[in-house]
Order: sequence, then structure tokens, then C-alpha cells
Amino acid sequence: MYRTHTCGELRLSDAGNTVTLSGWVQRTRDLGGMTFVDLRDRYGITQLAFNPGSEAQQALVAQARTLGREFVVQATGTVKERESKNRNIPTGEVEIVVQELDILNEAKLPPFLIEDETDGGDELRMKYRYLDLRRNNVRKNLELRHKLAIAVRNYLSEQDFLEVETPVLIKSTPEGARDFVVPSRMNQGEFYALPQSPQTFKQLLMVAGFDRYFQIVKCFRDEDLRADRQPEFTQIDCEMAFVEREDILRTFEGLAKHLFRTILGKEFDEPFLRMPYDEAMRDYGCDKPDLRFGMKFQYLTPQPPLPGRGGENGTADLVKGKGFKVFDDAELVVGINAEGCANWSRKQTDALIDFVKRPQIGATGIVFVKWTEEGLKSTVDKFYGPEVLQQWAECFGMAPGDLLCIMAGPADRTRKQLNELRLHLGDTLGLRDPWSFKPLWVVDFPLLEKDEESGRWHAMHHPFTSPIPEHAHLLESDPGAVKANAYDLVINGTEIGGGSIRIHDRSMQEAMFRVLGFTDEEARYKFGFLLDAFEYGAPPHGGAAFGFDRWTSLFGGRSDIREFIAFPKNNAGRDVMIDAPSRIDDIQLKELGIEVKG
RNA sequence: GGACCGGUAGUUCAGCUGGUUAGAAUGCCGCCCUGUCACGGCGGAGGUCGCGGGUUCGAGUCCCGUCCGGUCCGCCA
Repeated sequence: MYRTHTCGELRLSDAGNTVTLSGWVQRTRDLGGMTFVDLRDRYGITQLAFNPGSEAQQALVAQARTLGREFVVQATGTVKERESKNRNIPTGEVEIVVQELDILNEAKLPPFLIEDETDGGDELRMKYRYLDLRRNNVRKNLELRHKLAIAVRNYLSEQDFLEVETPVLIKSTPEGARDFVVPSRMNQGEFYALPQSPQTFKQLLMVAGFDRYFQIVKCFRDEDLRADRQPEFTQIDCEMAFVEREDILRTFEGLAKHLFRTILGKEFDEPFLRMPYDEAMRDYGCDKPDLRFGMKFQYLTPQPPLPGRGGENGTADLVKGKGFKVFDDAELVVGINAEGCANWSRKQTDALIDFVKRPQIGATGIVFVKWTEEGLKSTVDKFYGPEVLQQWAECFGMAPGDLLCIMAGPADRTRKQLNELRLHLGDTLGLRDPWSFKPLWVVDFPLLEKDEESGRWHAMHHPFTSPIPEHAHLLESDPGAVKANAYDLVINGTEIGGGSIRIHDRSMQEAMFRVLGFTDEEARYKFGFLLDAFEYGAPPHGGAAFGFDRWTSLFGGRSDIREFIAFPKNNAGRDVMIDAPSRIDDIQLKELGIEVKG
């Protein structure tokens, strides 16, 4: 028997018992005579003590001194109360006086320290991920992931959802994200695709009468990576039949609250806030606003323009025609009020300007108005007199001590830029506490977006999303005006999930495909199975999918989802540990019917 | 497809305006130490400065190219 106990469970009450532990050597402390070894496993660390009292013991001490870091050892001995206790670890009141020590396997010196504060950089940690995973913080992240999966399954099972597996080798339908494709040996020249989501299958399950489905499922997208984006990622994929939007929001708000409660012990008594897409864009310049802090957009125009139609309400009385070219020429003049920042130095405000001028943001600058002890002061004093500044201050609800940041330019771009500034200010002012959670449903998205290059419409969510009932008749006559019966769950500025009520009617689905520019043949070739299914009694249905990795990282308080995935890919989509992807040999290619180059 | 940051000892980094023998911390090795727990003390080893080319009397440092890693934009129905 390798062990009677783990390295995390022995306490003072076990004193006197003979036990056997197995684990990895965290560190040895050789005091000349006495030698201590910290033995580590998944559950904790227990101290092994070697005392050269007798001749037999001296041999053991000598053996203990040969142990290197990360050796795998087995030790049998007596649990004893320590003479001096370590209050920092749960097992710190006891130690094992070792009577027998076996080295189960030696270990090379690891390339970085297996400790909470490792000295290893990301590259090394990923190359030796199996060593990295021995560290507490990474292991805890995977434990969190496990707990979250259990909580999801418990809640949804309780609500009569069935977990059903859907295929991984499916048909390529590259609308939107690129598919990973898999060549078929038995059907040469043809390819499977890996699913970007089980979307059509879960809809077919609704047609099949499964009523409530979920799956914690891998999804694949062959797109460029980010710190919060992996080419293979996990979703909590759900679908329900005989539901309206309200039923879905209630059900998944329940799921979210259950997760907050069971994982973090946080209660949300109030319903989650809901915000129409147009309002999010108007007030935050973004469809996933971070509501942990204020700084709502204010428009220096009599009436805030609607998104995408910036200038149509005419010249802004308060800013235009005064000879300040940036404002006079601007389609949109919009600002945010940073409370209590009037004392910022020139250096600090210049840093903000540098921030928005970075190529990724590409703004031309910021106009500041400070409300200091001397009154309102602005970088544009010479164009706008005290009365105008006073009007601005009122428009923005400024108070003494505030700093107003105004940007101007084309409507869409300026809103986007000010959004970046707002988030940057939130970071700078420490207003984005990872342990404060502000969930939000964003609703009433546009159904379609126009691609400026091709002039074609494409689905903002996906082509199976239904219009809100009032807009269904506009689908083909005025596609841009149609709102989708879709919703996103946004928490702290991160899109955690989203979904929609689906189209369940063949003719409407066909109309949707037409608007997207599919010919009837294309629609039938790609989605004929779904159109056919809709003719055999498809119930009204809808659903949602949530990013499981993102949920985990949200609860783990870190934004890099790689920290919550056992074996993640790097930002080039490579697994640096196994060195994938890799070439395959010509024989394999030939079998697959793929032409060998050169 | 694009922008930016980085690559120097096992590891994490410093190395100024190009100038003598490339440093620190930590880890590692050796010796000493019987209650440590980030043990302590003394000593030691350890470098093709990512790679290739160029400028120069002289390159870790400047220039060009390239590879690798990271962050972001585009992209992500």
C-alpha cells in the first residue's frame, strides 16, 4: 500500500498513529543533524522529520539528505506533535517521525520553482505544463472548474434539462467564424468540420421533443486567439422548447444566481438589470458595458443621437459654431465625467491623451474641463466662455472637483474610442474590482449588420435567431430596422453568454437565408436538414450558451482563461508542450486523398 | 493581415550615449550547523547575450532580416 493518508489530512488527533504517505519532495531542510522534508501531494504538505538519535536513524537521515526536489517518495512513520508548530499550514501541528523511506522515482531538477510564486515565465510553464499543474494556484483553478461543472449539472438537472451529447464531426457551414476541418479517408475529397457550437443539433433535439437540453461541450473556432479566446473552448449549451424570452431569461438568471451562490457564496436578491442594445451603445459606446462604475456618456447635443445616426439631430448648440474646429466639424461630441479628478496634473491628463492616441484606438485627442477651486477651466477656454462651460457642467452633472473628458468625431468611432477611455479610467481609478459583480442582460440587438465591404447583411448573432414578433414582417423589406429576439448576459464588461428565441418556421428561416444572400440551393445544401425538420412539427424554442471557461475565470478573479484550462494553446494556436499542430507523413496524406506537395 | 513589447546564467531580470574581464537575485553544487518550516553561515560552478547578416577600430547595446513568446487591432455568424 502506497499510502494510508494524504499529505493534507493529518492533525494533532492522529498523534501516535503509524501512517504511510506518498508524494513529491517540496523541499528539504538539512540542519546538520536533524533533517526535515516537506512532502507534497494534491491535498497539502506534511513535514517528515529525521532525527539521528540511533544508528538506524542515522542511515535514514543520510538517505533523506539525498532527496532532491520533486523526487517521488513514500514514507512510513509515527505521527508526532511538533516541538515548534507551523500555524501557516493545516498539518503544521504534526510531523511524521520516519521509520522507513522509499524513493519511488527520482526527478530531474525542474526548470522552474514548483511554488505559488513561481519564477517560471509563461513559456516555460506551458512547455512543462505537467509541472506547472503541480502548483497550488493552477490546481485550485482546475478544482474551481470542476465545482462549477458540478453546480451547472445539478441546477440544470434539477430543472429537468437532459445532457445529450452531439457529434464532433459535423458539416462545414462557414458563416461567421472559420471552421476547423477534418479530412475523411472513407469519403475522399470530402471533409468534416468541428462544431463552432452544437446549434443546429440542439434545435433538432427540440424538434425531437427533448424539451430541455444542455451540454457542457467543446466548441472550435479557427480564428486568432486572445487572452480570453482559445481555438477550442467549452460552452454550457442550452435549449428549451415552448418558451418565450422571459422564460429563458428567468431560467438562466436562476442558473447564474445558483453559480454565484454555490461557488462564491454571493446572493443576488434583485433581478439582473436589463438594457436594450441601443441604450448600451448610447450610454457606454459598447454592447457589453462594465457597470461596476458610472461615467455614463453624456452628449453635448440637445438630444442624444441614436447609435449609427450621430449627426442627424443637427448642430450641437453648445459646442458648434464657436470656431473650435474639432467640435464644429464633429458629427458627435460626447464626454464622460471623472468624479474627483480635477486635481489631476497636466502629466496625468496628457497620459490619457497618449492613451487614446495609440494606434489601436486612434483618437485625435481629448478636451478637458476641470472644476477646481478657481472655477471651471478648460483646454478650450479661448473658444467657449464661462457661460458655455457652465452649461456643459450642468449637462454632465459636474460637481466641484470633477474632471470632464470630451471627445469628438464620427459617431460610431468616437463612441468606441470614448468607451476605451472610460474603461481605462475605470482601471486607473481602481473601479474595476474583480470581486464586485454587476450582471446585466443586454436585449433587443439588431438582427442583422451590414458588412461595409461587401454591402451584404450578416446575422449579428446567428442565422437561426428570430426577429422580435413585432418586427417579423420587416425582415425582407427593411432588414436593418429589425430587432432580434436575442439577449446577452454581460458581467463586468465581459460577454459571459448569449442566446435567442429561434426561428422554428421553414418559410421564415428561408426568408432569413434570402436576406443573408443565400440562394435556395445554398440554403438547402447547407441547412436542408434543418428546414426539413421544421416541417415535421417544430415547437417554438430558444436557448442560450455560456462560456464555461469565462465563467471559471470570472469566479477565479483572473482574465486569462488559459489559467483555467489544463492544457491550453498559446496565442499562435500551438500547444508548445506536445508541439502541435505538426506535419503528418506522406502515407497518411495519401490515405486521405490529399495531394502531397513538392 | 496589422501595431506594439520582450528574448542576456537553470530561472526571473539589470546592463545608461557602442568602449577593459557581462552583473544581481534565486536556484544548483560543496563544506559547516540537532527544531527548521522562504532555515542559517561560508565557498564554488554556471553565459554562442534567440538566430543570420550589416555598420564600426570596437556591438548585449545601432541598422536590416528572421525565429520564438506576449498584448492588442482586424477577425471571433
